[in-house]
This record gives sequence, structure tokens and C-alpha cells, in this order.
Amino acid sequence: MHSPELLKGTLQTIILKVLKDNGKMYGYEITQLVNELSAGRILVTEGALYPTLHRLEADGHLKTEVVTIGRRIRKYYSLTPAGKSLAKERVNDFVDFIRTMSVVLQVKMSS
Amino acid sequence: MHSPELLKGTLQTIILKVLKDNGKMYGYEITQLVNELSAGRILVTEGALYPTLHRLEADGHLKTEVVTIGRRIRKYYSLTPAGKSLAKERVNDFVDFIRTMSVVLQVKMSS
DNA sequence: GTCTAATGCATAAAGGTCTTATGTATTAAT
DNA sequence: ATTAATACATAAGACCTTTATGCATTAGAC
Repeated sequence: MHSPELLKGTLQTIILKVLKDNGKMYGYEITQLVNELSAGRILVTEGALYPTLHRLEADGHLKTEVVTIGRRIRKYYSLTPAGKSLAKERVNDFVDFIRTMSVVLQVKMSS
Repeated sequence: MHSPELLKGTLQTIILKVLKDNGKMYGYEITQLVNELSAGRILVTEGALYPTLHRLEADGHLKTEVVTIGRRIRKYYSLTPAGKSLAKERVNDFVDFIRTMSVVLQVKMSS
């Protein structure tokens, strides 16, 4: 598990990017995917996820589609055009940030 | 300038690492060095810096030495043995975090 | 068959870190 | 002589996240 401190400010980036890569997804699905992709090192909590999704939607970056499976509700989120731009921007910002940090910390990142 | 959000949680890491690399430094010197190393992209504000230095000192990770230059005071900080361990740990944590994020975001980091 | 875990949404209080604002004082530069 | 830079420090507020809680459905375990 990563220090939750480092995660701060990256949640929007993560959400936007997985939506960009996977098209429409619902909230719970996002938590599971991030958990898998990160091998359990990044846990997206619901208390952080839902307010962030709502805010991105309110800002016009996400659109929603509610689907009923049996009696259970799923709220699918997908990127609007503005959301796609923001996704690119956020990922670029993050990569830039890492480049800067690797200079300041004098570490080499290879992946 | 990087989004200040991404910086959250990295200040301790930055401080510990520059102290490890440069031996003793005073607060103002740290802000200047980080500003230089990051080409102006990371600004360590005094409102964040000094409380963090004080906390690291209170926790036994830093030791101080006050020097008077003319009538002006400089408070030099350097790592204690515990601080050196913490510096390594924090940098390792950060590198791990970046590795995980690069998988989740599907980006390649090269530096 | 019943109980628990997993699925699925959501909100609210509290915590932690940072920004912004402010304060004081010395020294260098214009 | 005035401003910018150097050098410390603290406090209020903003922001995002964790933790806690709530409700409801469905799958699995025993």
C-alpha cells in the first residue's frame, strides 16, 4: 500500500485516464480496476471517488447513463469532449511533474 | 509551474533528499535550490517549509545549528541517522508510487 | 435456508497538508 | 532613500482525502 499522501491530487487524473482507456465505466468498476492495475497498492475509496465523479460531471467533463441490472442500479460514466481534453492535460501534467521530481530527487525512473 | 495538488505529500521527501545530497542547509537555501533544480516548476513556500522543518526536527529526523552571519540568523538543518533512514524510505516510496502510477496511467517514464 | 461477503450507490465529519496572508528584521542594490 | 532580496516564523483558510455511516441488492458459504 502506498502512502495515501502521495495519492493526493492524483485521483482526478486516475479516473479520467481509466475512463479514456475503457470507455464507459461505473464507480465500483473503477475502484476494482485501479485496485487490479496497481496490484492492490492504490485503493480508491468510495468517499473520495463519488464526490470526484460528481464534481467532474458537474463541470461538464463526464456524462452519465444509468442502467438497471435486475433491481440494482449502475451509473455509467464516460468522458465528454471537454473531459477527453482534460484527461490528456492531467496525464501530461503528471508526467511533467514526475520528470521534474526525478531531477530534484536525482532518481532515474524506468518502466 | 506544476499544479500544487500533485506536490502534496512530496515536501518531506524533497526536503529530506536535498539535505541528504547537500549536507547542512538552511531554510531559505532549500527554497532556492529546489527552485533552481526544478527550473522554477516547484516553489517551496515558506508557509509549508518551516512547519515541515520544525516537525522533522521535533521527530528527531533533523538536527539544527544556528549560525550568525553579521546580524542575520541562519538555522542550518542536517539529517540525523534516523533522518537518513527516513530519506531513503521516502525516496523509495516515491519511486514505487511512480512505478505503480505509470502502470495505472499506462505511461512510460524515462529520464 | 440463513447468514455473510460482495456489489453498488451516496453523504458527512474529521484530519492533514498546503496556500495565502501577515509579521519582523537585516542587507544589498538602485 | 527606497525597493528587492535575504531570513526567520506563525495563523487562517482552502482543498482533498480518510473514516464512518447509511441504504439496498445479489452471490456464496455452511
